[in-house]
Amino acid sequence: MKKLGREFYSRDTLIVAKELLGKVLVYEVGGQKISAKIVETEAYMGIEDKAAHSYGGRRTKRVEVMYGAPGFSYVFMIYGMYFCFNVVTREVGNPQAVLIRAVEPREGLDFMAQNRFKKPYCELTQAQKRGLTNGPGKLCQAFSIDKNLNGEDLCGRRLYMEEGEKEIFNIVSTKRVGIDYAQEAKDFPWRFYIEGNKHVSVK
DNA sequence: ATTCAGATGGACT
DNA sequence: GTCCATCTGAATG
Repeated sequence: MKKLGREFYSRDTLIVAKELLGKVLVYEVGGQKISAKIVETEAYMGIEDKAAHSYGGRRTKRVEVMYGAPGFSYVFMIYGMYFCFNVVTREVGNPQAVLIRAVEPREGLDFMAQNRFKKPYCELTQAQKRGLTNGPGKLCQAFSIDKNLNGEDLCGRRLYMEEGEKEIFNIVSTKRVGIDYAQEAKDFPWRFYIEGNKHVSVK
């Protein structure tokens, strides 16, 4: 499958967030290929978006990568124990990104199951299989994505996105999750997911 | 089914 | 010191 190039990520963040649905996230570790279909995303619109870490032009060590080139990863720690994985969008100096909120496991099921539940995939309960990667913290744990992968070039060969199968689906737009502090921005319909998909975090 | 507290650490004021 | 772009397990209806 074809790897997504820099030009894919340099576009309007809302478009990238929607078009990432159905694409495949790939992580190559230890000679094996871990992959999963993206089923849920959120757009963070930068300077003007009260929910974004870069709101108002805030430029700290943490968000610095958002100001850089598109197609790089922005990974941050949340609540002291989880990580969230984002893809930087737009041109240099315009700090926007797409949060990957949920994926549907494809390859490397045992790798993911070990990371999440310390068990091979075949020993998981149905609930555990469903809960493997249906949330931003969960998918990072499953993929073992942490701060070491912050600033990673997604046009490289370690962590990247590729085209999925051709597939028809409806996209649902709703308000973003976990940003009640963001005043009027908390209700903007900038969360997107594949209608009917079982691995979406919240319906 | 829904609600709730607790975990836990770094970024920020 | 306070606030999180979260998740889990336990308690409750």
